[in-house]
Amino acid sequence: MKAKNTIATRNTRQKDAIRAAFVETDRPLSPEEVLSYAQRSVSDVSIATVYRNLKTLVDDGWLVPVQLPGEPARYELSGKEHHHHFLCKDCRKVYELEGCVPTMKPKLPRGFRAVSHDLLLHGICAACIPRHA
Amino acid sequence: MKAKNTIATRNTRQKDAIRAAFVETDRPLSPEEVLSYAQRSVSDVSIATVYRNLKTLVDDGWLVPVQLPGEPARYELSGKEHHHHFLCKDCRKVYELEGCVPTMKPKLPRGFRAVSHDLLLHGICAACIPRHA
DNA sequence: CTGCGTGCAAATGCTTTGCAAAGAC
DNA sequence: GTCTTTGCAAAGCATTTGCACGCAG
Repeated sequence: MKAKNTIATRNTRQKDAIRAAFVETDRPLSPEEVLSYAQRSVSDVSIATVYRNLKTLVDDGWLVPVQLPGEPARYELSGKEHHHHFLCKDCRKVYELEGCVPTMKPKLPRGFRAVSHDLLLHGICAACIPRHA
Repeated sequence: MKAKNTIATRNTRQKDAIRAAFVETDRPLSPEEVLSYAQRSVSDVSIATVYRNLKTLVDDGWLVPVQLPGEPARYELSGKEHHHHFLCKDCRKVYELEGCVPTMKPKLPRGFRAVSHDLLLHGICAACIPRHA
């Protein structure tokens, strides 16, 4: 129940650094990853502030939470088209994937109604494959 | 590092009740759901025992964890074929789905190697649809 | 009997929150 | 100056673990 931007919102170094993390990285980030990035420019960001800003930015519609099975929540810039994610088993980084051919249709029991779906691919990302050779 | 069943394992009322929950329900269950079921037959099961037995049964290969985005872990009987799950937005129950046509192939970035995938359908289950009419 | 499994309560680990002080405007 | 945002530390929650006792074998 938060109005768009009719209510005063202040710009702080911390909030700027947090937003910058997403703009510069363009990859779903976990709170800890956001903290690391933000601390590069603003050394004294606290994890509590990261969590608070993530929540605020989600409420504002600037971020969307990315929930993955068995993983801490990640967040990504909102407004993107329908897409899914890739989780590297090695470095635990999450990447966005383009395209989703919803041709897979597991049989739904009678009377069930599906509204949406989540797909996650697991594997090794380009950066980690060399380490696996 | 637990051997199959060469090492002594004792049968207790609690463990029996926990195993029964899965056999009788045939649906992925959360620790809390397991506790509720188990307490029907053994009134004094503690949640700690549920967690301990879930871990043991997974180590023994009798259960497999079912991780879903943003949800507490569920567990289901092992040995089933590759399948995916359905989460009811209403009652939060998880159901197993048969069949998976892996025809959906989001574009992988160059150099990425996918090993497996997870698919979750969201919707309303047959039991909850009437309440939505 | 022996010692594994259990209940309880304390300990985690991650996320949220209260409060006084710092900072934006 | 006013009122939001921050940092710190304490509070919450779900899950795990230490310990002494109870029960299976």
